[in-house]
Order: sequence, then C-alpha cells, then structure tokens
Amino acid sequence: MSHTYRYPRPALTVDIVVFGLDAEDLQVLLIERDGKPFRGQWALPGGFVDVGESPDDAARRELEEETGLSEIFLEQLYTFGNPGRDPREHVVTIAHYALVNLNEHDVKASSDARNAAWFSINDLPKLAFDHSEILKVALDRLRAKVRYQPIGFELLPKKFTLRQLQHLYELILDRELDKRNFRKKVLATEIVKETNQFEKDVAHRAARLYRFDQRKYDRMTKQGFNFEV
Amino acid sequence: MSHTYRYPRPALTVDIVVFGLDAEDLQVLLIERDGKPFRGQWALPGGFVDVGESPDDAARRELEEETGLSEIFLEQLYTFGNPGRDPREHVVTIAHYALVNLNEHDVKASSDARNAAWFSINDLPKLAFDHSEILKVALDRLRAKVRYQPIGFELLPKKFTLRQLQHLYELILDRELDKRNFRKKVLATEIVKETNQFEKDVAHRAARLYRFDQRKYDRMTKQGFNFEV
DNA sequence: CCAAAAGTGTTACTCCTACACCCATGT
DNA sequence: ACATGGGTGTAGGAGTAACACTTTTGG
Repeated sequence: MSHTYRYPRPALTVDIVVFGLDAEDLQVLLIERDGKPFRGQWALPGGFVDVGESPDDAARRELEEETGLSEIFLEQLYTFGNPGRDPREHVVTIAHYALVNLNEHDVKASSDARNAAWFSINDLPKLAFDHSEILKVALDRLRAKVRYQPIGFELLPKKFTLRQLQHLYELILDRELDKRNFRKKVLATEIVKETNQFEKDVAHRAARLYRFDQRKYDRMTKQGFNFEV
Repeated sequence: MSHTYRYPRPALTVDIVVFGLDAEDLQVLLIERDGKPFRGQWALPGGFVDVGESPDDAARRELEEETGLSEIFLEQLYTFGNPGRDPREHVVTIAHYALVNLNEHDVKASSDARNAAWFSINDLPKLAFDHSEILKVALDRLRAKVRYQPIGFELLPKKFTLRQLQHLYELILDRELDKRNFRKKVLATEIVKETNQFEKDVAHRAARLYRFDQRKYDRMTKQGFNFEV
C-alpha cells in the first residue's frame, strides 16, 4: 500500500542519544549502520515516526527495537531539520536523549541484527549524518541540566556511594569537585537518604550506600533546584 | 501534482509564539482562523514545513507571511506530536518562540487576509488545537531563560531606561523587583552602556537612556550568565 | 603496619537582600 | 511649591570556596 499527499512532506524520524556510565567514563550507545547511506559507520539509534504515534513513543519503540533498552529516562532534546542533513531526501529528526544505568540494563538483549556498542564520549568514532552535532547538543544539555535538575541520578544503581555520585558529576561536568563541599551540598538537598548498607569487597574502608528519596526527587525534578557544585 | 510515499507520514508544521511588550503587559500575537477546524478561533501563527526548507526558515517565512514580522529573535521551543492534537490527521508541529519590540515592528503590515492581534498573557482567549499548552511551555521557557541569558533585551527599543528593563523583568517573572538591587546587578554585568541621552516629555526628572553593549551581549548569550534577579 | 579511600569542620570571602532618602523636572 | 518618578549606599546574613587530618578496612 502506498500513500498520496497533495503536497510533498519531509520524512520524520527520531534519534536517541543514550548516555551510560561505567567506572571510567561517560558513554554513548551507537549502532553500526547496515544500509545506505553511511553503511558500516556508527550512528545514533533511531527510526521513522509512525502515523498515529507520538514522537516520544516512537523514540522508546525504536530504542527497544534496536538496543533492547526500555523503561528508562528519556526526554526530547531538539529537532534537527536542515534539508542537507540526509543525502537521500529531506529528513527532519526529533532528537531525544536518554540516561541509563549500565549495571541494571543490558544492551546485549538487542533483537535487531545490527551491531550496538558503547563508546566513551572522549573516544568517539566518526558518526553518520549530522549525529556528531546532535551528540554535542545532547552533551551540552546534560551538562546544563544536572545543575538545576537531579537527573544525573538516573545513571547510577539504586544504591550508590557518595563518591560514585561525585564521580558522575565530575565526568559530566569534566572537572574535579571538592569532596567535603560536594557531600555537604548533596546531603543538604535531602534528596538522598543513607542506608545501613556498605560497599563490599573493597580493599579499604567500605563506603556507606545511599539511595534517593523518591518523593523529594520527584518534587525537585519538577520544580528545579540549584545545584551549582 | 501529488506525491506518493511507501509509508504514510505525519504532516509537519511550525507554530510560533510571538511575545511583545507594551507599557502594561507581556503580549502574544494570535491569528484568527478562517479555515476548518476551529474556524473563527484564535491560534498561534504557523504553517507547513516545505520540503527542502529548514524548520527555522519555515517559522520565519510563515511569520512574515501571516504577520509581516521579519528579522526578529526566534528560537526553537519544543516539538509537539501527540496524534490527537489535530482532529484531521496526525500533525507534528515544531513550536518556536519569538521576541519583538512593539515600537520598532508593526504587525499591521500583514499581507494575509486573516486577522492578527495582540493579547495580554493575562487575558487570553480560548485557543485552537493544543496551542494553550504550547503557549504555556513558551512562557515557562521565557521565564527560565531570562535568568541565564540576556534575551529579554530583544523586547525593548534600542535605547531604553533601566526602569523599562526592570518593568520587563517584572512582567516576565510576574513579581516585583527591588530598584536598587536591579540596577546594581544590571550595571555589574556591563551588558548595558549609558548614553548621554534622556527620556523626553515626561512630567518628572528624565531618566537616562541606555543601550546594549553588543559585544558583551553576544558573548553572554553564548556562554550564559547568572541573572538571578 | 601499610595502603587506600572514607569521612569530617572551620574560616574567609563573596554575593544577595532589605531598606529610605534626596534629586531633577514639569506643571 | 508640589507631584512624580530618577537615582543612590550600607549593613547583615547566607551561601560558596578553600583547605588537612583522622578513621576504617583489607592485605
């Protein structure tokens, strides 16, 4: 079946910048292209928006189809629509960004034949289309956003040490933070609660584990906060 | 001529929330619809994105066609694409917002037969489609943005008094500000320069006129600043 | 007992906030 | 001379930034 319109329409897609965190680096999830153009190059996961489907739903669907990731933090980023960005035709893409905790989500579950892999944001391959630009905008957004909304927590496991949280902020903001001031600031927000559990199997004093206060977290995500670490 | 695609595509439009400022209120520019659906209701200016045209260009073109406004500050806001937002078919719209100085731009120049008018944001009519929601998001964005980027200046004439600037901030943020602290803060940014001109024809001491320092303005627009008035 | 990271307070400084009076101009 | 808004300074408080040592644990 084919579809006819009175006027031509740009194609509409979604692309998703998925950020993850390992011990070393902030990472991005990329897909190896198997079709033209840019065959064999790495690209952001994404695909067409179906008629009758919201862009947000399309982003979640594509992400699950291509990488197996579901039920993660996902937000709209920006819409890119310069006519030259896809050599085949005019394709407008609604870019999103997502945050996942690598310990609790496994990307190998991908049902798609295509190759998916994590790359450090400090060591990225050349990307297809204008995806480098999209990634840059996503990173800028992430950096700006952690300063006034507690979204960074989405990248950590449910229970985490304050050092892990600090490390996350250091990776995102790309600078070192003072340990004492950081702890004071985080605890002052009351967004984390201490547990009675501790790290295991470390060759030094074990750090206390904390978890989010979901009620405070939700309130602060809506209202915003000032976290000028 | 008609156009056939293998898969159906959502329609793609732009809508623009144009903010203006008069002595009393923050205003929004609306268009009276003359076609179905929502005939006779007020709506945001906007229209279809042509193939081969960037969304940004489409927004500028539609704005000029419908209201005569050109060469104004315009930025992408958010893309709205819930399938139910237009009763005819699935229409995805890339919403933008624009800021204009009402003294230097005249909306009567509209070449389009449709009726265009300014409305106070405190006294809005019922809007077509999901345009009330778009307007709300635009207003939230404007409020958030004036705190860290000097975009509010776009709403003022080239030369203005500090009282006008303060009034603008009070209208956008919807609260009163302290005159002395506001002046200190603005002058400390060095984004405005004093001129040797003064207000005319006022029945009291004439206020000094200021203008932007364009170099500082551009730098701060890019880098952001903290303007927690 | 050594290595490694956890955990903890104080001080100086900067920035923000609150607040009231005199000045210049036109009528 | 009076009415109207223009223009100015200071003091107290809050928050930020800089900084070093002791504690706990495993090997």
